[in-house]
Amino acid sequence: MTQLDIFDADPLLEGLNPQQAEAVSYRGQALLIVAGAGSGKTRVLTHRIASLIRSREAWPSQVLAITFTNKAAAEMRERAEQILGAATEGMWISTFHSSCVRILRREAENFGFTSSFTIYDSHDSRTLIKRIIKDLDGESYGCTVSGVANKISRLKNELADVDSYARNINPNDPNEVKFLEVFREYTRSLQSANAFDFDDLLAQTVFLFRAFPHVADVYRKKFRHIMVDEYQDTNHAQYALIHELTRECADGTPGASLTVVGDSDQSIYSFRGADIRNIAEFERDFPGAKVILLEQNYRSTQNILSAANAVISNNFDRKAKNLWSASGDGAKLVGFTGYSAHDEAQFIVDEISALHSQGVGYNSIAVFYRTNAQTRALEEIFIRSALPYRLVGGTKFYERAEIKDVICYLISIANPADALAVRRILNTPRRGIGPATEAALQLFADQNKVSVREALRHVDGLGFGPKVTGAINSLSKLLDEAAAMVDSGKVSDVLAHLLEKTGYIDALRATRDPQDEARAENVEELLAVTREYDKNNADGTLIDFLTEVSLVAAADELDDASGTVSLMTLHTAKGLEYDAVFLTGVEEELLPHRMSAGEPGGPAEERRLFYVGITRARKHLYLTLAMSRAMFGQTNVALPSRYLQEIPSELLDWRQSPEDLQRSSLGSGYGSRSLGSSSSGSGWGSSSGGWDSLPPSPRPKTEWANRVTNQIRDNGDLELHAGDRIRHVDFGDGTVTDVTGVDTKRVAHVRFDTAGAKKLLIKIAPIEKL
DNA sequence: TCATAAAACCTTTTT
DNA sequence: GGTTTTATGA
Repeated sequence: MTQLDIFDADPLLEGLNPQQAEAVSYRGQALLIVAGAGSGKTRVLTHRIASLIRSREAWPSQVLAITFTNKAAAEMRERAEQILGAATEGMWISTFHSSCVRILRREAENFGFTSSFTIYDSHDSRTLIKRIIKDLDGESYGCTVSGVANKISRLKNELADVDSYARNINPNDPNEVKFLEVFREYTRSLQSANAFDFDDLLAQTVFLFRAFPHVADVYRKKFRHIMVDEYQDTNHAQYALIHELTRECADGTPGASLTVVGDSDQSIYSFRGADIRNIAEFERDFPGAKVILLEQNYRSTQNILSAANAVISNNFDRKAKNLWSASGDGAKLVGFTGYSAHDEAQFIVDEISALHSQGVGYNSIAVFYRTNAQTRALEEIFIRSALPYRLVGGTKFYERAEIKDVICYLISIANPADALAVRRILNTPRRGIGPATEAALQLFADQNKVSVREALRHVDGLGFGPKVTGAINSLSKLLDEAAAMVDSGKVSDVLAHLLEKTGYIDALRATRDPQDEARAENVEELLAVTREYDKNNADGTLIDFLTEVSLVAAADELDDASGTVSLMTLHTAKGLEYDAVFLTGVEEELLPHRMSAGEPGGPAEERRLFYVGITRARKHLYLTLAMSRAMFGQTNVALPSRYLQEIPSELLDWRQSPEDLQRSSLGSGYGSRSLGSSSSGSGWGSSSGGWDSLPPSPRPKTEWANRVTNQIRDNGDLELHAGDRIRHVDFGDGTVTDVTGVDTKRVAHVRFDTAGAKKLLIKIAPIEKL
């Protein structure tokens, strides 16, 4: 049989294009699949796995597939099951972090941890770092919580531990010495709490493999076929982990085969240590590696792809790649400029309603934004319009204080060494144990080299008052009771017992704060979650439950059948796709975000983020912005994003362009204001390119900058007072009800005769006093 | 110790 | 605008 015959005969290759088919069939040590957005990489990966199993080249247990989110893992497992049925059992399909937890739980005893270790999220890490900085007087040496947290995270991602870092510091710089001291104490605290932070999960697994080659060999022999998705967003620790796993064993067993999939144009996590070089230098790292390019896009219309290609081509340090589609031009992109974020949101809501009446389901529509703060205006309008929506990510359920409180009870039982958890529940709900008592308990624990949990048992001799002593004793007794239930009982039983005995929910309901009722409901929701967990995981342990809770990602919460519009950040949107996408806040300072301007590679990464957003859309893509945006409760003038003019004008249909607003604001001299496609020849969307490569300042403003910035309507110091009558270009006549703010930030609250109540920025609103 | 009030920070993006 | 830290008094 020739190779072609095999292709023809294999149903797994049916319907695949030649590149995809080759990516499924290629056999070799190392394979890099450069997969453009929407090029069917998940399909290729699952078919590749299926092909390995079907041909008996691998047992399911020999496959390790790493995805970016738990949801992507579940989806891949599901798709593989559709092909292979039960044969997927025993495969490891999960995220880097989940895989590492699984390995660490098995091997923790090798290096001073126990299998019941807890996982600290970034919030927990910060709490601990804050405490340490305070104890060691780090403030006097320039240690800030976020500074230290970021630095430690960066070091761990680079696989530096305390001792290796200590060798490289300048011992004469007191600030560096103090940071080292904090870092050392942080590491010590984690160890004594039997806890790992997020970065540890990766780094400690690498350390484990390096320190115990025979342990590493166990996993090297087990995993013969390793696949890594979203490889462009791996950091150094993840890269090193893959290297360790694909290494040759001590007994000469050859390294596993490695397949990575990625697209450097979609690398958007460098702030988290992702190193684009991992994918750029793959061929050098794995000599003899095969590279396959997938450029045909099966997701979007050609118009959307052309816009995406035009935008990303402005990043100069990339390998040329052109996505193409066979599915026709499709609709033009739609642009809209609102007066305010609320105006922008109103357009989105109206447009979604229109789409919905045309038969587009709510769950195939998504709204993206750069920062979480943008959700406020969107939510207000969505609620007012009774449009079903869901925030993906947002303030996450498991990060709410009341949920963390309750989780810490469970942690205190599962991992009594965890001082952070025990100290959190000491006085929640209130039982009269204050900071002084807490500190005394910690001191006793430190002096006697026991855990805080253990200190609670020896409280009688510590000289606390009878009330405090009694409270601690009963808490300790309760924890013992609950711990006794863990082995036999279900997670929900343990939690129910704890909630009942602590009266946590009742304490919430007893307060006058109206939000506490919602908090009580959240806790009840958590109880429901544990019941659900018990039902679905007959032999799931408390530790397993806590692990799952620690590692949920924003995109994991997505419910495909929810029938709601999804709202999420551009980062969360990666890997997802929708029929209709609204990309909001396409403004300077927001997209690209102002914080990115100073960072090396920042502007290019922002452009990739915009590119990721564009390529999520199948059929309809809307780009929206606002002329003014509230930030920190203050309203500021916003400028259109530079990216807008990187999109060829013939692809973009402005319902209301920034110029339309200027023109109407100025009121005369620019001809009549026309809705519809008004931007032709205006410079909007015409490609002038090369922003990142502009020299520092000689040509500070290009065409549009002049047009827009210099033509912002300026009403000067127009005086308005409650009771004044005004006329607005769009909203007609109305009465001013109130004026707030000062100076250029003055806002008029106006009740329009026909358009209802609006807030307008007096300085720039297209209004005149009657 | 705790409740309320004033004040100070804040916003990138997240496993 | 909203959260979180600090000040103040009961």
